[in-house]
Amino acid sequence: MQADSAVASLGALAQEHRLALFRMLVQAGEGGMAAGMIAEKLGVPNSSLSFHLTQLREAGLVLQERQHRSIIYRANYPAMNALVAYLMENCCAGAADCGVGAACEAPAQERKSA
Amino acid sequence: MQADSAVASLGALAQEHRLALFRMLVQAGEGGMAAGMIAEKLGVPNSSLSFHLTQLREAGLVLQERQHRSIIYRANYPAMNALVAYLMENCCAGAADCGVGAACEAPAQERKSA
DNA sequence: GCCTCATTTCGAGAAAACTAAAAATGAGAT
DNA sequence: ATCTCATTTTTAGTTTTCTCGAAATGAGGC
Repeated sequence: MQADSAVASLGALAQEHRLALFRMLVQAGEGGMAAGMIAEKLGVPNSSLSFHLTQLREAGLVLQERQHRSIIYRANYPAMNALVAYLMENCCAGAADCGVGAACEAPAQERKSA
Repeated sequence: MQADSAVASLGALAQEHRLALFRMLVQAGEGGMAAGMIAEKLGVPNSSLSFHLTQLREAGLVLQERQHRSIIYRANYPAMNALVAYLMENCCAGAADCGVGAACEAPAQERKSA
């Protein structure tokens, strides 16, 4: 993960509707959700939602796929995991525990463009 | 963690200089770094850096403390962990594994023993 | 008590992001 | 081939963010 793609991902998530949208997809699992359904659940106009979906897609956080008449979006879990790993890389100057939970870990072995 | 504080945290991280700064502090550990040292390492004017530090502090991602003439900043690890947990909450519609790594887990309070 | 120096606040200009109606697209259905 | 409908693109206006020099602040040192 590179700095600018991390900034892009974080920027994509740093917005009320997009964060709610992404979490919805994260919780929806591999099945994903249709764009129209998302717009309805979020109470956002279609054109606005499309703008936000594009932001998330360009950041690499969601994937899209046509299914009949709808377009299904789903969370890109590897991208999410890579982002989190980037944030926590080389955490805590080598201390074993960063104070809370197990989240702060040594760098996951760098995988090629997840 | 609530939606708006997550948005605030993500927005704080969604900026080239602030992301570099936060990662620097994450890697620096509990010892932290002085504001001036950070500005120098990042190659950013003091006034700009102060703006960014304020963003991160108001988002709750960094803590500040006076030490002699300098002000020491350090990463707020619990806040970082809470943010990550919020992103991944109820991940994957109950599937055991989100496809990559170990990052995608059940909500924090029900953490399984390693 | 005054001086020094690290840091923050102020101010204004430039750039980027959000919103949403209206028009366009294009895959499926008939 | 044509129609339909879900979705995206366009467009324009509003709001927010970023930048950084100059001035102000305030804790420590002298």
